[in-house]
Amino acid sequence: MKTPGDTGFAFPEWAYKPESSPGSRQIQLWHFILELLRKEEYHDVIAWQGDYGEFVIKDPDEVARLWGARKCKPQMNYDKLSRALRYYYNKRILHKTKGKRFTYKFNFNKLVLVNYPFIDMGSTGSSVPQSAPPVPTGAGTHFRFPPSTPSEVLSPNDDLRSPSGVFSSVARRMARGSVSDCSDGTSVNSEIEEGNAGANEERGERCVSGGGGPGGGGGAYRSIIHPRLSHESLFRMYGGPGNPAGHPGSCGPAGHRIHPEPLSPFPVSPLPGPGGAGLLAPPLSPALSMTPTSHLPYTPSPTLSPMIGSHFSFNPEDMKRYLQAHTQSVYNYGLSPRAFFQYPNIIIPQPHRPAADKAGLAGERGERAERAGAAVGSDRGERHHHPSLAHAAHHHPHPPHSAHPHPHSHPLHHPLHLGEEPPHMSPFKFKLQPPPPGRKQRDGQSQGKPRQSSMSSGSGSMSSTSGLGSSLSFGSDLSSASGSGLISASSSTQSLNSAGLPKIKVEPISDIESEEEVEVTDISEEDPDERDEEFQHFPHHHAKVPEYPHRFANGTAAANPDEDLDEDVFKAPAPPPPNLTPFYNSQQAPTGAHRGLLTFKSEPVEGDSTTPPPHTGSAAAPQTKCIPLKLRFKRRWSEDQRMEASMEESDDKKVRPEEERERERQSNGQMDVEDEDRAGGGDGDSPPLLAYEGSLAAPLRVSTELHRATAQLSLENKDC
DNA sequence: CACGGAACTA
DNA sequence: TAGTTCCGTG
Repeated sequence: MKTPGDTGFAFPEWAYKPESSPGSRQIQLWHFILELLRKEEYHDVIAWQGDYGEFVIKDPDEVARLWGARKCKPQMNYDKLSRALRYYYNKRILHKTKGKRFTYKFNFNKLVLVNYPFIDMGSTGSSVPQSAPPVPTGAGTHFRFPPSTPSEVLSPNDDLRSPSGVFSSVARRMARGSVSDCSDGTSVNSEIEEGNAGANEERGERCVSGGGGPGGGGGAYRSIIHPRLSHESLFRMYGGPGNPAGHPGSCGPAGHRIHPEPLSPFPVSPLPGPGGAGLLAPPLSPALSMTPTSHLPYTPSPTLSPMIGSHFSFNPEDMKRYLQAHTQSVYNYGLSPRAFFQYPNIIIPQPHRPAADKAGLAGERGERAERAGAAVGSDRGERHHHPSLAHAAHHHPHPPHSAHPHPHSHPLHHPLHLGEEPPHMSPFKFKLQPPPPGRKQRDGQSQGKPRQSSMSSGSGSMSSTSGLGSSLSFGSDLSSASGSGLISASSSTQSLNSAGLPKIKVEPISDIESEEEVEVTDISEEDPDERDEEFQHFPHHHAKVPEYPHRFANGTAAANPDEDLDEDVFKAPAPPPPNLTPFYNSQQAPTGAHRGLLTFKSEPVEGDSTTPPPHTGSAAAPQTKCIPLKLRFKRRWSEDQRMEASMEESDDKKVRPEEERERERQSNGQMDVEDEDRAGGGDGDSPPLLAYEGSLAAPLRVSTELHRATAQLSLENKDC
């Protein structure tokens, strides 16, 4: 095996799964890039550099040559290769770091999906933590997702609460035997992972033999993960590995070569060495990090990037949690249920967090969070020129991601507690934005707009939100997901998405700004890539919706819709607001003073309120400050419910999409939040309604729903 | 250098 | 589908 030194890099396994590259029998370029990146031998040619996930092609010709060799395309050159890379922009796998030559940045969110297509993110969900995780500039150590035990993985708050029907679909599929996640990607594996297997001659020339021992390639990855945690386990859990035998890797020896590469977005954690504790890879995979991906390199919000300090093992549980958390975050953010359209599979959106756990968690979490937050905050603050942010940090450094692994709440251990959610104040604003017009359309409108320039112009107002500019968006990766056929159920959803689900952008409300101002603006327009940048300049209240002429070009029509979603992911900056977990509060709340306390509760389509409302959450401390908001929400909520009722008939998501869109369109202008409620309708599983705790009683009913949903969820999970 | 359309390929 | 090739544009 390689010595740690050889390979360098610590690339998260989840991101780099040989199995990945769904759909294509051959290695994909991004995969190849990662491969090179993780090998020290090629550090002169290509290496991590700059921002998290950013890499620089130091020797374009050489990279092209290597790529050409790999693909048997002797004529390959950087021009061509770069064209291929540009296609990734649309796919959200990569984006270009503007202003830096030969510099690109990975969007690991996407990669996760690619790697784990079986994970149904609600078809749309692509909300894996964004692109590259922060590099350990030193901060690396701060974040660790150490939880060595699964239980630790996510704090209950995060995961449990989040609705994660995500897996359910998978499970179902598995049951049917329809999906084998890895099946398609298998070939790829062989190429990469089995470099030693002799699968690649080309590579052999350099890659494998390159410097270190040959098996390094596969070995390295494998090594990172603990066998137990390896994705295989996932398969097992979900019904079966796509290619069980195929991956010795997962079972592979632990040749950990984790050598922290400073630039690597995935620094290996200093903590658990490969050997000892290291064996247990931290349950949280980077992917799992709650961090919403922030596009902003320096997102105000501290994302906990699991990447740092973790081995990146990936396991189903983690992923699940991650997803849940993600979903949950929606609730936490107070996003309207509509957001869940995208998560058809998500049954239970409620936050569930056992009170008991809370207490326990609070302690630990606090510590970690703090650390992480602090680290992040400082780090980011520096990098980003966000004085405001930094400033904000002062109140609470970025909230670590909700995904934070939390030792306490072990989801498994806890029955779901719905409705327990303590009220959260939300420091964020929610903006829903309409989907971006098709590129062509845009072109028609505004042709010559230079993308970049547009951005900048748009951002003019960004001055400073309170510090965390975060946006939550749910992207969907159709491409990946669809490829695996995961989405059957969600397909309908997709259509919705494509239709243009509004994207939800969550911005922190500056302290100064009134809490009352909860705005929901549609940001769908924003260009994903652009948006990232945009975020950097996050505008205050209103989303500035710069028109980004974007490049959706490549995308097939179908792709576009997804992309929109993806965009979110890509850009989605902010980690879940501190609110998510009460635990975090201390550190996180962007505006320490006000945190929105919102609790989202899901409401069953039927609207029956039979289930007893969990007494939990609302109890939490409501805040008076937000009253206006509350009222507003309340009002909307009511309205939504009404609407919902009407809508219920059409449980079918599939059917709905159109209608939904229509409604949205109509209502868009006027309603900020209202629209969203309907969204919950989804497949009727549980259209989540949100209620702000502060907003009174309304939530109860929802909570019941949540309960139900939760129960359901748990059942589903069991299946897995 | 970067972008992205278009045609083409495997 | 995932590029590859070519090419015009900025």
